[in-house]
Order: sequence, then C-alpha cells, then structure tokens
Amino acid sequence: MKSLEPEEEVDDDPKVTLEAKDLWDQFHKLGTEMVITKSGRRMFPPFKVRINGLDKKAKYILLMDIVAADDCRYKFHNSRWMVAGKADPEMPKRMYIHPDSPATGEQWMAKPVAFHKLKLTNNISDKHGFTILNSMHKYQPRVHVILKECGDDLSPVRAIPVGEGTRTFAFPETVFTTVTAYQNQQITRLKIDRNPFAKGFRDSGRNRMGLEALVESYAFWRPSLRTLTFEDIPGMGKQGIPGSHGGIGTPSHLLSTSPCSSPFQVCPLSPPDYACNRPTHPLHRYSNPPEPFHSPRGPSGFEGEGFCSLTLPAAQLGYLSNPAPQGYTGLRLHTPPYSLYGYTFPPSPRLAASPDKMATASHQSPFHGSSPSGTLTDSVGVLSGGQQGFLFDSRTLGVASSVPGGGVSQVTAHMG
Amino acid sequence: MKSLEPEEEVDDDPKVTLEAKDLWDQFHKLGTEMVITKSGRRMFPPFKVRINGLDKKAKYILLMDIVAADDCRYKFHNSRWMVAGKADPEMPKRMYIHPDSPATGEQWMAKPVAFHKLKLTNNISDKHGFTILNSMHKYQPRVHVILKECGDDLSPVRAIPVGEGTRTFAFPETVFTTVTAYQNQQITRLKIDRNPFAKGFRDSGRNRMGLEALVESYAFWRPSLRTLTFEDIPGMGKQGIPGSHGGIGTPSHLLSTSPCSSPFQVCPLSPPDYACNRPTHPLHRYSNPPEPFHSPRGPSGFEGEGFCSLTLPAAQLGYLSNPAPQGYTGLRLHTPPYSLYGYTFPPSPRLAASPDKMATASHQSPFHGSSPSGTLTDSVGVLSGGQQGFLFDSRTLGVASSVPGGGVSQVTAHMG
DNA sequence: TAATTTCACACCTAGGTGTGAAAT
DNA sequence: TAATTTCACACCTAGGTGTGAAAT
Repeated sequence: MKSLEPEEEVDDDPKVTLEAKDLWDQFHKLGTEMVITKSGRRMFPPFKVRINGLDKKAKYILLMDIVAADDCRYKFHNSRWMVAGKADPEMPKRMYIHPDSPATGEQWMAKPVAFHKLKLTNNISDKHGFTILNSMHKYQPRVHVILKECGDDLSPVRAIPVGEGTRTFAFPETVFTTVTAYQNQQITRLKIDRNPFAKGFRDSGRNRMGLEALVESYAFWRPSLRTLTFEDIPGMGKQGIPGSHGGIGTPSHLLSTSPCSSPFQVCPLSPPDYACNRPTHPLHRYSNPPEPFHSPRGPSGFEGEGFCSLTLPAAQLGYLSNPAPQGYTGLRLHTPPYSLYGYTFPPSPRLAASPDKMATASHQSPFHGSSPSGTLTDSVGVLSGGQQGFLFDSRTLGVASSVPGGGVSQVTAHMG
Repeated sequence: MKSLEPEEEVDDDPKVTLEAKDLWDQFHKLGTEMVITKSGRRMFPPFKVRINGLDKKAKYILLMDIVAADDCRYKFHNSRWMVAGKADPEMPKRMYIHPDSPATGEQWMAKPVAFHKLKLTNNISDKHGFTILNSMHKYQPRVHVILKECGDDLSPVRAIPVGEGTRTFAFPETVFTTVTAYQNQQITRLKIDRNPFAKGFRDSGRNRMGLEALVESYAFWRPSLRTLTFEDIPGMGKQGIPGSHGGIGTPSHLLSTSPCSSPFQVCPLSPPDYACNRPTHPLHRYSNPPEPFHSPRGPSGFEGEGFCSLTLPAAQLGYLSNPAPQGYTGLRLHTPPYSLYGYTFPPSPRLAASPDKMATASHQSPFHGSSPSGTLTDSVGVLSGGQQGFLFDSRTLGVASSVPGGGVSQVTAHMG
C-alpha cells in the first residue's frame, strides 16, 4: 500500500541540464543582457535543455517562462549595473509551451529541447504571444516539466495538477538583464562573436579593442568610492555587503553592493543565512531531489517594499566549480497570476509618463480581434515533429481507405 | 429520442473551401505539376483551406494527406500527358497533421488553415516525415476534419473513431502530377510568375514566349492521330472516349483518351453514368451533404488490374462554372494501410532497377535512429499558436507562483 | 537511346543581427 | 538634461525557387 501510492512515479525522475553552458557562463561572467524590442527579439544564447530520467511512455508538457529575478530596476552606470529603484509593475505573465508538447518522455529525451522561438518584447499590447518584460530588469528563465496524465481524473476542462508531476528547473547562469540597447560593450562583442546572425559586425582582425572597451574591461580594478545606491531605493535599509571572493570566474566587478543579490554572486556553500539572501518562500516544492534547504519566511514588515531578494539553494551554487548544471532554484516571486493572452493590467508609473504607450494599451482591448489561441485552457494536442506537423498511421486515426483489391479497410483501433 | 441520437452533432457541420481557387484553376487548366525532390519540396500553389460550420467549442484535428488519383503512371509526350503504364507500388502513406491540432472549432474557423509546410519527396527512406510520392503519377490532396471528443469513451490509447466526427474533403482542382523536372513549360512559366521564391526567373518583359512554348500552348489545336495508349496498359479494355466540350477553361488538350479519367475532364452535370468513370467504391461516407451519387461496385474481374478510375460525384463537377469550391470526392483508392513513420514496404520494380536506391532503403532500418515522433499513436496535445508554442494561464496549468505580498497563489482550475 | 533524376548554383523571400541617428 | 527607446538600415543566416549540365 505505502509504496504504491498514486503520487509515486516510479520511472519518472526528470533531470534537466542546460545546453551550451559554457557559452552561457561566458555571458554570465560579464552580466548577460538581452535586447527586447517592440517587434520581439530572440534570446541569445538560445535556451536549450537536455532531459533525462523521464518515464519513456508517459506524456509530458514542457513549458518555459521568465520570471523576475528580484524586485529591482537597474541602470548601467560607470560600466556597472546598479540598482536604480524598485521594480516596475510586472508585465502580464505568459507561458511559452514548447510546440512539441505534449510528447512522450522518450521523445523529449531523444534530443535537446530548444526554446529558441520564444521572443522577448517590451510591447505591453503584444498580440503575437511574445514574452513581455520590463526593460532594465533582471530575469530568470525557467523550464517546467509537467506530467500529463490524460485519461485519469484530468478532464479536458480541468487544470493540470500541481505538485507531484510538475517539476521546475532554473539555471542561474541564464539570468539576464533586459535592455533596449546593449549597455556593456563586452556583451555586444560576445554577441557579435557568437551569434551567427550578427556575423556582419564581426571584425576579421578580431583583436580590435578600443580604448573605451579596454577601460570598461578593467573597470573592476578601479576602486569605486560610491557603489551603493540606497538613495534610489525608497525604504531601503542597509544590509551587509556580500563578501567578494575574487576567484577566477567570479564576476566581482559586477557585484552590486546593494542588497539586491544576483546570480553573479557566488556564495559559499555554507549556512542558509549568508548575507546576500533574505528569507523567502520557495516557488516550488521539488519532489526530487528534496529541497536542499528551506528558507523561513522573512519579517512581514519587509514584504512589498523595494527589497531585492533571491534564494539560491546550496544545490545550485556549485555551478561555477561543479560541471553538473542542474539547478533547483527557489526564487522569490512577486508575480500576479499568469494572465491569459492579452490580459489587462494596471499601467506602470513609467508608462503613465508616456502618453503614447498608454493610448496604445488602452485602445486595444485584449479580448478583441482574432486571437484564437487565447482561450485554450485545455491541453490535449499533438506533437508536431520537424517541419511536418506529424505523422499518423491511419489505422490509429481511423481514417478509412479503400484498397484496390476490393474491400474497404476501416481499422478503427490498433495498439501494440 | 430520434433527434437526440449521440451521433448527431447539432453544431457540427463543417464546410471547407479552398483558398486561392483561382490560382489552382489556372494550374489545373494546364495540368498541375508538382516537383518532388530528395530533399523535399513544397507544393505550389500552397494548399490552404477556409473552414466554417464547426462547433465553436469542440476540438478538432486537421489532417492532410495525398492519395493516388488513379492507377496509372504517366509520361509527358508531344506536349501531352499520356498514360505510361500501371502505377508503381504505393509509397508508404503518411498523414500530415496540422501543427495547430487539436484546436477548437472557433480557432480553426478564425483564419484560413495553411498546410504549406508539408513537403513532397521521392526519397523512400525519408526521415523528415515528408510525404513520399511516386514521380510521374497523379495525386489528389485531401483534408480531414476530425472531431476530437476527449473525455468521452475515447481513451488516450484508443483510435479516433471513424464515421461521424470524421469528414474528408478533396478539391479536384488540386490534383497534380508529380515530376522531378517540369514537363509542361507553361506550368514552369506560371510557377515562376506566381511563386515569390521563383521571382529570380521572371522576365521583366513578361511577354516573352518562345516558339516552342507557343507551339506547346496551342498543341491542342493539332488533331492528333494517335492519342490512345491502350497498348501500354496491360489488360486494358477499350472504353468510350469522353466528349470534348472545348469551352473556355476546358483543358481539352490535356484530356487523355485513355480510360484513366482525370479531374481535368469536365463532365456534364448529368447522370452518374457518364463515360469517364468506372464504378468504384467511395472512400468515405459523407455525413453532409449526403453523397450525391452512389457508385455500384464494378465487375470484380477488373479489380487489381491496371485500370485507372476516378469517381467524380456530380457535386464536384461544377467547380469550373460554379464558384462554390467545396468538393466531396470519392476516390478509388488502392492504398495499403497508412504506415508509421519509416514503415518498410516492398520495393517497387522501378527501384529494383536502381541498386543505389535499394541499398539506401535497406541500410536504413526505419525503426533505428532517433525518430521520436514516429511512435505517437495518441493525439493529446497542444495548440501551438504563431511563433510561440502557446500561451497558458498558469492558473490553468497549475504552475504555482508566489506573490510578493506573501501568499502563494496556486489556482488549480479555472474555467469561464 | 531517350527519359528521368540529381546536383551545384544563382537568385529570390523571410527574417534574425547590431548600428547609429533620431525621437522620446 | 541625460538616459532610454525607436527606427530604417546593411548585413547576415536559413531556406524556397527553377536552371542546365551531368548522372542514371
């Protein structure tokens, strides 16, 4: 009885690893920036994961979303990212469901799963289904592996169950700051060097580095007298400055000394009360492995204020030294419920200062127009394989075909 | 009781119309050719349909397949398509499922449904999921609208029911002959003129037409002494030659006088026993409208021989004069059961003459390698909308997110 | 042989890059 | 003002065309 509880998935223990981790690390060391545009922009590097440990025969849905990494707004000043205030109101959250969903564990495990078609935008009235983000904010991409038990008590109109059967993975090296134009020239250089679509901007000489870029490169050697921006953060109380490790691979020059922690920080694998974190509730309960450490809830007086916090469970802090890229991130979230496509939301103060944007946002009622994909709440569907949608055996589909020899073959069902 | 039988779908009466019918007609008049290549080739014009009459709330799967239009092999000789013998063995049949499947009727009806990503190939060991066809054969594209009643007695491992809930549509003006290189120069010209990807071959002068093409254009004026190729067809008995109408738009110069009927033929909208057809069994029972005429079964002695036959119900014969493009085609089929991706099949005589092809075919066991999409027999899935996979409200998905204010919002279900 | 198929190719469409001036 | 955002643009990748010589 005990070992046969319905929640137990014997052959279902997903492991997710990040592809191109080396490249992500290169960006991460510099402080990854992602351009967001009105018309939508892909991420670079592309977010791609490899999955193992799935039940071959079970069906899974793979989702990606991008959540705020903290509660801050940033600016790039004096070759450094600094906190520029409290975060703007959250954009309506959108989940990007991998177009192959749902598929069997075997199918997901066969090759790396790419989410490269996800596009980022700052257009609050986007109608393409792109992921809407605030510029100059820090975000964490995540991937969700959701077991789809169709035919159980899951009806087409019921939600997919939470908890067991839903696993979430986040890789700290994929955290990025949104920009409308690159701030750090080293990021620009790395993007140009590694993104095939930017090949046109590559120097053939390749060694060119202007004085400015050189200065920026070594900016972290210059002792900065004032690196705190507490003044910019209403209600911000002083906190301890995280220790600087300065080891190889540690982007110490990018360490903001504000209480906003960042994935760039490498905290020692020691007690959970290290300085860079404020206690927070983990977003997900992880069925496996067990949550590495549990953060108690912080003082309620801080809630809703301009604090930035990020919980980094010990399990994921070894990514710089440990090649195992699997991360279990508990992020402090401040997201309203994810919205339907076109969900309305209160305008941010920044938008209020931009009459044009406001006009655009209010004119376009999100529930007008033809957005046929906006109301799908069920998730029964079909794997689209490659360029073709998918192949079906007509015996499975039950599409009848007659045979030249005579008889009409109408096989209504077949299963091995 | 009578009017509430479970088979009756009160709000479910699909009407499917062909997009760009004018363009299809232009090609059809000349005798549409489609290039097939090893690496896969799209169709032009693109196969695109508009759908009406679906139950807004019900879920449907849209499929496309391409079936042999007759039992003949063709050759293009003296500016005419002629029967060159009995058809080669059928290629393994593949269904192209529209990548948005399944989706609600509302979603399918919102905009034309394009199948442009379907690719044609003559590569019998194709691993991309392309549709494999024999060159120099005549084919009919079809679209299937399949009602997906998930949550009913349909379990994830059961086949989709045949009959009520499955509707098939075929447009005779989309029939085409496969080629590896265009035969009719007028077809080449029309492709170049209308396909944006062939713009590089357009004459700016636009009026250039060589003597050869001119001759070909008017080839049908030349009385041909011998247009029959009965000798090429084993066991072929003489049949009546269909009356030539010679009206505008009637491609009389392409009318093969062989018993192989062709959609090019325009038969008078009169009795069902017009000359160009041999009786055949219709492939599908159409729930609506009722099958316009029922063909009795032909003499069994003819079955399996090299005859070409095509049933064209009266309802679809008006397409040249009647703008209503909806066709209900009953095709005589001679297809083995549709195969799984990579299904093995006996080599054709033509292949046997090509050692290379045989080697390729036999080396690559279709069930080896990573073809994760090859074993999907269930069809629960997700609509992929636009460039993004799809948007989900996390409340629907049940992916938990915590809120900055404090509480964890875990809405497990919501339906309007 | 004559018909058919293959292949590298030039020339397109479609769309993903950062640029740098202009607008906000 | 100074910071940020927008836009047309050149320059790429990716891939869909028919061509015409070569191979089959």
